[in-house]
Order: sequence, then structure tokens, then C-alpha cells
Amino acid sequence: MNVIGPRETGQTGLTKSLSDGKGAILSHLQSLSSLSDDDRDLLASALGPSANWRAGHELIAYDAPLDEPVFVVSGWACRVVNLPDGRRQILDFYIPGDLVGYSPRSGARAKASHLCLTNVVTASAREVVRRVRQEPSRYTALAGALSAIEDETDKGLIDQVVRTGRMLAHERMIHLIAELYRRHRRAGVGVANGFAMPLTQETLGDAVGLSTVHVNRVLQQLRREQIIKTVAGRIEIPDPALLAEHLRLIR
Amino acid sequence: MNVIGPRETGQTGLTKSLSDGKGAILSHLQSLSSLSDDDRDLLASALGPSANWRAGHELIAYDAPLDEPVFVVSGWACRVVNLPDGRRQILDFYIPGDLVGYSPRSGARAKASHLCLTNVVTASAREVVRRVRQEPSRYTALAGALSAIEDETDKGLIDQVVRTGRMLAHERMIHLIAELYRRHRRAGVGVANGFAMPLTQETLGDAVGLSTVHVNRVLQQLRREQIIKTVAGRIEIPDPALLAEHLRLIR
DNA sequence: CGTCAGTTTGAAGCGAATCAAGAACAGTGG
DNA sequence: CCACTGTTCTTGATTCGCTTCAAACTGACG
Repeated sequence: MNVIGPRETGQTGLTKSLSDGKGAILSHLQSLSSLSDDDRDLLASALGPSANWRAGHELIAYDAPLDEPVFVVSGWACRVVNLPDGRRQILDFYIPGDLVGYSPRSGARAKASHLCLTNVVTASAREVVRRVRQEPSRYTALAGALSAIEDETDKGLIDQVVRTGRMLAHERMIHLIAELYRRHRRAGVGVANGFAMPLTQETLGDAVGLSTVHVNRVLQQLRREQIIKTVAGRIEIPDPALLAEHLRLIR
Repeated sequence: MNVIGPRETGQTGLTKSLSDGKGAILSHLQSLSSLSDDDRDLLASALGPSANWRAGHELIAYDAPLDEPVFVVSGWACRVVNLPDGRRQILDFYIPGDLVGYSPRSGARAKASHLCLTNVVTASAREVVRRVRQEPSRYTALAGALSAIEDETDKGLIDQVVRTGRMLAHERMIHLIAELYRRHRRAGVGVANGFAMPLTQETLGDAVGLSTVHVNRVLQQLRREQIIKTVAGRIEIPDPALLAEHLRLIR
């Protein structure tokens, strides 16, 4: 029985799902700072064409210039560091609605490889970012959202350090799942109390610094404790208060 | 025998050591982007008065506004996250020459507590930062250095994730020591092939995610392998090539 | 129906934490 | 100058969390 996700069903290449995807982008940005009509119009008009990428594709190589920011329309991506002997450490995840490869510093370079973990659809954010920077006073909310995104990325990295540095296995998983749950709700992705989890347990392990086998065991424990339910490639949170309770103990 | 540091001898409150300290600030910035006369003049004139803080003092509280950036003149500080049950995770260190509490985003808030690990002397960077932002074209090098500092902070966090997430104990220590060694040399602090190490092994453990006891054992191993030497509160690198060799295996 | 990626399970081993106690040291006050 | 104190470092014994190894199981897919 699959605990987590049958593999990704695969984008069929159509641009059909864009409506959902744009929804995620909008919800996400809206949640960061409430958008004006100007902001919304800009997103509607200046959001670049969408592109399809297969799982495993490297969106941005290590040290490549960060001059082509994109929104994730659907699928998951991440930043990852590979050690010479094959070990790897995932730094953070990008889910639908997230902005990938953005830096306010012109000339900035990628500090890690940006990788598609599933098939991914992206929409170029280049024009949006350019216009917002050109007229920040017109697109104040979007400008604020960009700042907020930077802050969030930093916070995410800090959380990642705390998880891997000072938490036990089950704490790491709870903490990560809670973060992903929060972000999915914010982006309006994944209805009800749960979200789609297309990652393998191996990938999850590379994120929280645990072996695949142990991820499996920890997930079983969390299910036994009714903190999560896993059905058909989704993680459900049957009792958000219970999750919050456990979170309170660790952060 | 103390492997690492007799405790900090303590700043006596004099502003005398400012000359050394300013040296560290200059070397550090210079190494990031080569300073013009304008840049140098600004540093000489606009660097704020120095202040003394005792070990344990919280320079910036969690979530406090980041509106008072300071350079470290002497001593060590860090960013730290405290878990409810007493565990703590150090995110990064600030050594002489480093800029603490700087964010380019106005209104930004501290994402973690900023703590003095030893007695610390700081010099306000507020004026310098203000002037550089006011006339970035006049102080191009300093403007570049500020960007570079942001980049370095990010890179440091990423390294920290990799260390705690995917490295063995001795690899974590080697990796951290190598980083500190590089930064000390860059700031022109700590002559020859070594640097002052005023941190306790407990503090080191909170940084690399290990217990005090294990930090002790790992340090002994590194000494046995001649990768480091520890004398009188200093860490010496007898053979930088050997250190580099070990580094190559892990990153 | 065979293949393959992913999940699950058990057994054994290892790395690091914990516990507890002692030694070395810095700072303090007599 | 020396006894006293508290912190830090050190060491040994034990325990525990997690990894590793190996094999079986499951479901998707061609």
C-alpha cells in the first residue's frame, strides 16, 4: 500500500490547468499583501507564457544568474545541494503559487541547484517583476509581496536548520508537514484539510535529513497517532488542533 | 587541558582596540569589493561610536525591527533559535568585521535572536548604510559589499543546512572550522594559520547540532589527525592543504 | 504479465546522546 | 599567595535513535 503518492500522473502538456495555477499564484500573493486592481491587472497581463518541465529537470543550475524568475503553476520544485559522494540535501520546496529564482540583487547567482521534483508548469515572472520594480509606487502590494517572499525564503531556511540541527525524526516530519500544510492553504491549493503529496519518501528524507526507511517508519507513527492520514497521494490533517498541539512543543 | 579557549578575557571597556577592529571591518569589506577613496572616507567618518556588550547580551530580539545595523569590532555574536524545551540551534556566527542586523528591506524584522557569545564591541553602521543607500553611485564598492554580505549570509545558512542535515559529526566540524578560518583570514583577524576560538564546546555543539561531549571527542580526533591544533584558546591549521583535502570530500 | 519505482518490514550495526564523575582551569575573595 | 567556586573540558559506560542491508510487497505502466 502506498503511503505517499503513486507517482505523479504527469502533465499532459496542455495549458489547460493554467486557470487553477494562476489561482494559486493569486492566492499566494494576495495572502502576502492585499492586491489592488493595478496589481491584479498587471498579473493578468504581464504573467509570461507557461512552460512544461519534466521531473528531474534542472530549472536553474548552481551559480547560474538569477535573471529569469518564474511562478510555479503546478507541480513541485526545490533547491538542492549535492555532496560529492552522492548524499544530497534539499533546502526548500516550491509549490504551486511560489516564485522561483527571484533575487532583488541584480547580478545575483543561484546558491544551489533548482530542481523539478515532479513535472512542473511554470509561468515567467520576468515582466511582472520588471514592471513592479519600475513603478513600485503603482504596484505597492506586489512590491511588498516580493519583499515578503524574500523574508519567507529566509525564514524557511532557518526552519530547515532548526529541523535538521535540533529536532528528532518525528518532530522534523511534523514541522515540515505543518509548514507545507500552511503554505498549501495559503495558496488555496489542496482543498479541505490536506494537500497533494507527490514526493517520494526518499525525497522527503533528503529534505529532513533522514534515511528513506526511517521516513517510512516515522510516517507510520504519525498515522497511528492520527496526526496525519495518507490517502491516494495526499496528506490529510484530520485534526489541525492536534497538529498545532504537537507543533507548540517544538517551536 | 583546555582544548578550546580559556573564557574570554573580557573587554575592559576601553575604545582602544578600535584600531584593530576597524581594521577587520576594512579588510572584510575590501575583500568583498575593492574600495575607492570615497568608500574609505565614508567608513572613516561615518562609522558610528562603539559600544560594549557583555557575553550573553541580546543585541537584537526576535522579531525586533532591523533598523540599527552594527559592525562587530571585536568578539563573537550569533543568531540563535531557542526551542521551548531548552534545546537551541545557532544559525550563524558574527566575527570581527561582520555586519550584524542589516537588511535592505525597510521594515524588516529579525528572524531570530541576535546574541553576544563573548563580550562584544560594536560600531554603529547606521550612518554608513544610510549614506550608501542615498548615493549608491558614489559608493559603488560599499553598495556592492552590502549586497555581497547578504549573499554570504544566505550561503552561510545553506551551508548550515547541509552540515546539520547530511554530514557526519567530524565532517560538520571540519566544514565549520574551515568556514571560520576562511572568514578570519579574509577579515585579517587572527594572524598566521589560525584564529582565536573563544567559544565553548557547548556553543559549538549548538551550532553543528551535536552534544557537548561529542564535540569534545570529535575535536580530539581532528587533533589526532593533525587537521587542527588547539593552543591557548586558538585553533591552528598546521596544514591548510590537508584541511582543503578533507573539505573536498564533503562539498 | 513482467518490469520497475516506490513502499514496507525485519535484523543488525553504528553514530551520537545521555549519564555520571573527575580533572583542569579562571576568577574570587580572604 | 592560596583555598574556594563555578565553568569548561575530559573520560568511561550505557543507551538510544537512526542507518544500513536485504528482502518482500504493492501498484502503475508498457
